[in-house]
Amino acid sequence: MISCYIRQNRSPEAVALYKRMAVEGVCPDDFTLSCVLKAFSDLGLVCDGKKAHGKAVVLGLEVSNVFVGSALVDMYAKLGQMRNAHLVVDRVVEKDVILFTTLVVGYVQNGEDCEAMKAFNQMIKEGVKANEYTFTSLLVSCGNLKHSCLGMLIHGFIIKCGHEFGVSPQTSLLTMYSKCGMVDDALKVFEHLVNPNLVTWTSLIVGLLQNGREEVALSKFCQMMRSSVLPNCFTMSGALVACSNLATLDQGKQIHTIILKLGLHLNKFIGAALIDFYGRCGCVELAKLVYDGLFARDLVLVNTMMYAYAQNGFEHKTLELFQQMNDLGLEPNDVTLVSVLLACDNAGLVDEGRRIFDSFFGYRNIRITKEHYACMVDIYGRAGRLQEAEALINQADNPDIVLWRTLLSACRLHGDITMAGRIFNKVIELSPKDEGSLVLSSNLYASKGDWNQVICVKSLMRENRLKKSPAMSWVIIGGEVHTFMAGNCSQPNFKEIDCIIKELMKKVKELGYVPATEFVLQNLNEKEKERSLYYHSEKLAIAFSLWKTSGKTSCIRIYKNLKVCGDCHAWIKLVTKVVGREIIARDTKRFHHFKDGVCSCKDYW
DNA sequence: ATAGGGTTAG
Repeated sequence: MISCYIRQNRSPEAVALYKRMAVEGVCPDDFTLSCVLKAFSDLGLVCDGKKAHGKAVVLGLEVSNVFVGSALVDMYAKLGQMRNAHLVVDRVVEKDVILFTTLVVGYVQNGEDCEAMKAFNQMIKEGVKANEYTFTSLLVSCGNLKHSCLGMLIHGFIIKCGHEFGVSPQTSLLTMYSKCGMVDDALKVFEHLVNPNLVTWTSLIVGLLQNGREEVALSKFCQMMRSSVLPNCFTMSGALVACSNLATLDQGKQIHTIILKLGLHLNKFIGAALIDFYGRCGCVELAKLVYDGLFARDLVLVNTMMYAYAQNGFEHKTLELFQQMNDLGLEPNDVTLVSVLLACDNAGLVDEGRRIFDSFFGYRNIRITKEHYACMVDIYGRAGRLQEAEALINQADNPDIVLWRTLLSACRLHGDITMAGRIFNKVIELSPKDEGSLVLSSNLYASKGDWNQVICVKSLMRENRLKKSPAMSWVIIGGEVHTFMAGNCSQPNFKEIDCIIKELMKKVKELGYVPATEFVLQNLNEKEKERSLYYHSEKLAIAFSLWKTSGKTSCIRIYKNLKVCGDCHAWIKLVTKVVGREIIARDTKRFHHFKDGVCSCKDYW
């Protein structure tokens, strides 16, 4: 009866029945114990579990019966008590492969990967042969430790032992390879599999995401949907992450539809992924809609919503949620601080940001990381308080290249060539091939007209074979991605685009637009500079979208791989007035929502 | 004749 309850996941009833045995004077035996122990770990009943362990000791079953021993090890592992689990293993007289595997699995699931390897070693030393279960679990640790050597060794074992077609070990292999960054090997493992199951497909999709292969991940997702395997929460959150990273709104909405059809929308992992996705696509309203539809308010959901607000120009909403956390009974964590600091950064709330930053040192369970320092440096830097930014970096222990580069970008923004020179030397010392820093310096000198220094930096880049990534904008229309690069007159439809730009130029000039030639960082005369601004990639993308979607009222979304330039920013604001449409631009760091001549960033970015 | 232990995903 107890075993039936366990098999049907009815642990409370199993425990109740077990307790009734004692009352009625029936003594449990090895079958009873090996079965019921699972219920204790399932319900987190540490005391009852230990009492049952005591009973096993009294009956002599702890050492003599490997079934009871394994069940005890599993129980302690699931309760997070690996010390007790290992002690039981050592006491069992006739150890077998399941006993050791349970121990290995326990260490793996408690994140103690090195201990898992040691347990495996102990097993081999005691002459117990591993089987596919053991390999399957051990491979997880190989992946976590990025120990591809051992992983490949186990791959060999698996082939030798004839488990080549077992789905679980193959899935673990696949995961191991993708965690070790060997995503092509992961794909190879997958191609050889005859019957991939749900876990296999999901592992593959997630593995591809972790290696920056979003497009392949999505095509595998479609392939899976066409096969007879039904996706679950794990799969769907993976598919959403792919769309988030690519910021492909339409595709993500399709995924959202599938989620609704499958009834998975109330799951909190899915919820968080949806909020994040809509946030990263610039749709705060939709993110909020998902958020409001979820009953459980856990920390991750609130953090995600806060981040969605912070990157979309609703900084006060982020701070509002931060205030509310206390009332919701939630303790902020390190991720909360990132969102709050980003909000302060985008809103220019320097002192507020510093006050909160300092207050987080008071929380004992939060680790202040370099990422937080980088946010704070950016807050000072963008506000022009460069001295304080530098002081803060010196306060961090072991400041890394990211912190210095952040300060350097502030120097560039505020034209502080003196400080930039000093920081530049530090950066070169730390990491001489940091492309970002070199580009920043080159642009700063160019903006000051110091062409000798520009040549200096550029030749340094050439020596190191570094190339500035060219500015690019793209739009997605009807599921197709259209990419634009500045000044490219030879692209398809250039005539139509040019025509629209000229028309727009005339109208925005009437509204007071003056080409801001100081944003052109090439050594050209005024006329040439103006022409160069004319064909910036964001302008081409917007003109193209207007041409392709003329007559429609929906907003235009453009994406950029760099920050929007100051001239284009002013230009786009006026264009929204001229055409009466909303334009949303995503750059590397945040969104700009342009509407009726103003931008959500309030011109601070 | 009837009962018991361990795998893979965010």
